[in-house]
Amino acid sequence: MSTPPPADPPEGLPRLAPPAPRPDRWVLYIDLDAFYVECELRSRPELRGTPVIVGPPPSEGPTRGVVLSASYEARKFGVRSALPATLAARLCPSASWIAPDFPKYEAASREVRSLLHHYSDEVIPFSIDEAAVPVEAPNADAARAIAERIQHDVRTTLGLPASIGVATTRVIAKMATDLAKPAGIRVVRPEEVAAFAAPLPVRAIPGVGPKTDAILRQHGITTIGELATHRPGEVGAWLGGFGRELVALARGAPSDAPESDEGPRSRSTDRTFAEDVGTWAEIETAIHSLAAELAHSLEKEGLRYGAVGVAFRWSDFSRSQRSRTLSAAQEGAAPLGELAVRLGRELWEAEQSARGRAVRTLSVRTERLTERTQRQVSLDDFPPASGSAHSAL
DNA sequence: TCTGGGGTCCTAGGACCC
DNA sequence: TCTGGGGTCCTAGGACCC
Repeated sequence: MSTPPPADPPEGLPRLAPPAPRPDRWVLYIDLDAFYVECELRSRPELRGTPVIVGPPPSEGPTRGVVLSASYEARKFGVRSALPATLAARLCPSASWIAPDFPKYEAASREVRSLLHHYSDEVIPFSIDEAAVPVEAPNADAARAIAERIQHDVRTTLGLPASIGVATTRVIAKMATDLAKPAGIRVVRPEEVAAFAAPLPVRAIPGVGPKTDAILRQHGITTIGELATHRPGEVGAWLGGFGRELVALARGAPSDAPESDEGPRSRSTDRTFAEDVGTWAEIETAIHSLAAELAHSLEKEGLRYGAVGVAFRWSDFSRSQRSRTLSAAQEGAAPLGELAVRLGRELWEAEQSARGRAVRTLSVRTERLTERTQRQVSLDDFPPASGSAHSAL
């Protein structure tokens, strides 16, 4: 009664194609549209349909800050994320400005993730406003139906618009999402991947930024379809391992890198001075206060650090950094501040004997984070011996 | 126009060890 | 005399993402 298993190809013959992804496994990539703005509109519905910008309000004086999020009405004026706020104010004088409220956005992001858990055991967050959700569905139409339910659910129960890309790999699902914006759904079947990608600029591939784009352009490549006509080894020679992956993707066989381990790898905090700083005393003071801030937030997260780094952004916007690994994980502000000041001093003195640029932005970073699962044993862990002067107060 | 504040991953050279 | 080869850790820098 039992059917024989399908015959393997004879020894020595190459497989005709790489193993196909399981046809019932789909990835839904959810991207919340104009996320910070939409979070604000939940409590300011009267602003809906008007230009709204989340960022440092120009009414509070000149700033070196940038736009964090712009409503689609504001985008019509050329306003977009990362645009200097002063310029955005000039492009779109009628915009309503709202100062960012990150705890509010974090809370909304958690609401969305917990809703997504109704649809999949696995919710892979990629940023505050993006997450991938693997689901099982017998075919593309069934996968689309799940995406429609999620989109409807997020809008009606949380009041947030989302765009969703659907594919059998994460990277194609993400690229599909970008084309679905705003508030759309885009499905790419596995056999459509190469045709879907071919007309898109190489810049549409996650991980291809201005530098990679320029290198490819030098070789006459602007679209993903053109990329597909080159040999992996050729593109690999220009771009390393990443170049080979790009060709595989262009030919319809993207490889999804495994998700990184859970838990943060680093934590940092930085400060851009209102005006560039050229004295060590000012820098030292700022390093101490950043270190204290960072130590406090690590404490709240229950994390220890195994390495410390300091980075300067100079007045010409270039960066230098120095880091040091500790012999053992530490916690608290004192060791962090001490080492950060030492590293900062090294950077500063090297710069003084070289070019003498002033500091625009100062950043203090901790790396090699580990959970503080057990407390350091301290004297307080032992009850005072009777008659001891040690007081519990 | 003059560029924030977070993060992640990759590469490459030197130190060090066997 | 003529100096291997491999593995891992550390550090600095670069590119990219939201």
